[in-house]
Amino acid sequence: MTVENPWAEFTKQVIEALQLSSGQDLSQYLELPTDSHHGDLACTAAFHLTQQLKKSPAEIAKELAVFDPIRFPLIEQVVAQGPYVNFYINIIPYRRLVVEAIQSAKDAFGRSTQFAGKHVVVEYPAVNPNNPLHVGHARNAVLGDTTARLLQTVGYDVTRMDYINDLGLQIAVAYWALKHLDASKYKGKYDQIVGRLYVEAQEHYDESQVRKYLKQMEQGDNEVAAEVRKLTERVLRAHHKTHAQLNVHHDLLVWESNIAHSGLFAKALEKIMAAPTTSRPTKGEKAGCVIVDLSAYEEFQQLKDTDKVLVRSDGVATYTGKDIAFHFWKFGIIKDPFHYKPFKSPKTGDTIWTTSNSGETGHYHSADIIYNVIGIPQSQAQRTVYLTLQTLGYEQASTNYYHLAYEFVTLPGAKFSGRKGTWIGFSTDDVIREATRRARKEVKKRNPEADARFLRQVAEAIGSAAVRYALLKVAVEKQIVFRWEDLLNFDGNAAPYLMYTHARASSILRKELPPSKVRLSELTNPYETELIKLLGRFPAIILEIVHGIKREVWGTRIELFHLAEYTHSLCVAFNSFYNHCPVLKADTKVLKGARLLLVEMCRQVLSNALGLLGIKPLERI
RNA sequence: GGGCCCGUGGCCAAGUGGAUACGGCGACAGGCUUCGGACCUGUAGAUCCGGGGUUCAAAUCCCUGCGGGCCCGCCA
Repeated sequence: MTVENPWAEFTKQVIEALQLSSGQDLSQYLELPTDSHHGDLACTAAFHLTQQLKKSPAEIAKELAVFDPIRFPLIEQVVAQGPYVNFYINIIPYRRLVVEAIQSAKDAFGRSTQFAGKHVVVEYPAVNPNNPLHVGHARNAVLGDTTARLLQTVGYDVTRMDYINDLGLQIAVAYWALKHLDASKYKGKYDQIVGRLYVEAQEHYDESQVRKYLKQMEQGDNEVAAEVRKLTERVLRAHHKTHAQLNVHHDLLVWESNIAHSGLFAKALEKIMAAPTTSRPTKGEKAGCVIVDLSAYEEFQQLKDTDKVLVRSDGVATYTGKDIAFHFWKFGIIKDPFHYKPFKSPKTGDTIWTTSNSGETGHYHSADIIYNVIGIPQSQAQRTVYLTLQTLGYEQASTNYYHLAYEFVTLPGAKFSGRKGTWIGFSTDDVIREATRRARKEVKKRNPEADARFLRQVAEAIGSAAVRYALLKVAVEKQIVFRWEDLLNFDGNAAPYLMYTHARASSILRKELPPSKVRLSELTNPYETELIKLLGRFPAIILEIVHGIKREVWGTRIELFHLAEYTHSLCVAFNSFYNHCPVLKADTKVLKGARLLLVEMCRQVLSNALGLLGIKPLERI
């Protein structure tokens, strides 16, 4: 039988061997050794069993370091090194497992069905449709898109959602600017033009006029509302050009204006009022408001006021109130009230559906789990939403609501501001353009004969991948200070290096493919062994990231950079192998065959890993 | 006033109880009669922000101080 996850198989045998030697489950004490001399998997249980067994750690380690090689063929040896118990993988059966797993699964190597049957909604990047994406938005989009890819890989049914806030003051101002300012002086993409106009409008927009527009937008079903929808859709299409370059995709767009006119909030309010923790005081500071009492939660007790307003005294819902209603819909607590239309996005190539004031119904089925990709600065607001869901009695929804948090990207000494226009020159488009320009020079240098089409396509793929990877390889809770040199460095731990490695492997395979019969026993040197071990870990890496998704007080952490790190180390190992082990000119024909197979497997796994990272694996760059 | 995130070689940045602190950039020295040099091999470079504490064991946990970023509205 072919195994899907070779590393898990080895780990299982180690855990069982320890179970036999100790009589207990010691899996929690397993860790990867820092040094390969210490084996492939280490157990530190001996430290913790001293009390229980009244022996020294070294003695215990010695007793733990026994196993039956017949029963556990994947373990070559177990060595007690001081207090540590080190397990060494038996490469002979293991490489057989790895080869079979990759050869049978191919593009699907790394996939599993462990989480099948659950519907997950991932929402990102919710950029206001009156600005282009700046680099911080790109971080959001890239995290969301990669998370969606990862969750799909482990079997979830994933909906990639975007929320479009087309009703805010900022949209009314942008609309005013379009009506009253000269748009022709700005060139380029529509979101760039609107973004510039919006910055310009800050100084002299007519407030009463903008208020009137806002009122009409909120009422809907009038010319202003229709024109604003046109404006925001056009901006959104411009966003999708940027998304396409970043390889970011969506399935469903939800518009604030459609929510506003759907009757969703009225239904939500009934449910909100039915809860014992909500009320509408008749006197005091919050007379006439709908409030929820959050005093049961310790962190709110510190605040001046533990009552959170969900509906203002003038009858308008607050942001939190609206968010509660929105999530009632997402979780299916309220029946889907929306109409849907296809939203053509030739740029990303996706079949996207969008909410609309007319059209079909039933294009959404309720979610089991929600991931909202939102910045860490919003963590208290997000916590308020899911804790409110809990006090209202929707335990399940609250538990399955995850604020996928990340720190912002800033400029040296400044932050991104749509209003102030600090993004100008640092929009995602600008950054990708510069990276692409740089990539084009490099590609041309290496492919002097190549035609313009090849140059453009490859340069664009590399440039945008460089940006995407740079945003992905840093832990989410770390603030990123934007520096050109970080994004434009194409050496080392950067997307171009990974893509180059893939092209190198492809180049060998273009010249010759591995034979149908290969003698795996030829693969014995440390370069080859290291590669085989890394290849076998890929499915486990994916599952570790998904299992590691963890809610913290500041938000939910996902360690996507582990995937980046894995991919980088696979490339390092491959390039080292490449430089030390001739493939096509190997000493013997059987060795050549075996190495060709190894190259093919590396190319396959690298391709799968790059795909998860949202990077197109190219055969030539 | 309360709360959150970050602080690791010149720069960026993993590691969040366990072995000699993983890498990348930059620096320095090597490697193409060899499959793509966006490569490889090696060297130098670390008071893990400071001070206490807990532990057999602390970059990691606790207390405290410092520095940087951020949040605490019937706003969005």
